[in-house]
Amino acid sequence: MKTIRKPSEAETAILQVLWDHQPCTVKTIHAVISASKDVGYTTTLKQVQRLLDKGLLAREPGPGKSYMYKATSSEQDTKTKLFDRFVQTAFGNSVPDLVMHALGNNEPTEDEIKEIRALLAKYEQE
Amino acid sequence: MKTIRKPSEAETAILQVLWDHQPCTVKTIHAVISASKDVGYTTTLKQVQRLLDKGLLAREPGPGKSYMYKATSSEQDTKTKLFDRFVQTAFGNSVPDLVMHALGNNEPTEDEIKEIRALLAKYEQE
DNA sequence: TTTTCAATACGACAAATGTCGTATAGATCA
DNA sequence: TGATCTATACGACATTTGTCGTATTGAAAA
Repeated sequence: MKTIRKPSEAETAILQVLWDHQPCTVKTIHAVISASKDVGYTTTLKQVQRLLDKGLLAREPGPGKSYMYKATSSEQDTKTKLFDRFVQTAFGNSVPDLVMHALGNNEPTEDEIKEIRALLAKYEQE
Repeated sequence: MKTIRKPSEAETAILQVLWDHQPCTVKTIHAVISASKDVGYTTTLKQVQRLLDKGLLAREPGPGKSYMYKATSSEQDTKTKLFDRFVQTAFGNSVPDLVMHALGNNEPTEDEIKEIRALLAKYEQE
């Protein structure tokens, strides 16, 4: 079995775009990416190709000689993997520590608090 | 001013050890690291030296010709930086999304729920 | 059909990372 | 004092990443 490689930071940004717009062309991806970061088209293209290599993207012929790309893993799954890895390296694998850190340094809004409470309540029922 | 570089994954693991044991020698660091990962002593040493280069560690002469190392930034600060960067790249900068993800995929214990509730309560008072 | 576009394919490069091996020099012990 | 240990200093290497520039080629326009 071939080793699964994780997406790099720049690649994650691209996946991010894909999840919101897929299926779409490199052109579209680049349009979004370049809105917040000054980078050349071929750079984005290269990154997309590497994601394809890693098996994180799939594509189909699109209009003209372009392709339509989409992420092969769901946003959920990918984020879970990235999250797990992060908790592991930066918070000694302690999810509670991370949550505490998150809440401790970033005041949640009313609605968020409500949502969190709802989640907690659900757990307490069990 | 020289550019501040962020610690890599392996380097973060070392900082992790430092926060729990500093000040300590490379030997100690390596002992801890190698407990969960099979890696050579010089590898750990090299990593420590790079952290020193990045200005993330400081050292003083220790027993013999060894040195005693300690992290230059607090655990709090470093984690905040790593956290911010992560939320940014993996969760489109949405802390709530990250918290939801964390709680949604990792059932917290009774005590943790209690702690979280306490935090929320504090915010609601304001 | 020839010229001109537009997208992709490829190859290059420098910097950052993960891993070591080897060279040194101070400290210790026969 | 010479043999041996021990920790650090350094340099090397293969990969991975971030960025491009150039070459190709199918399609569209003139």
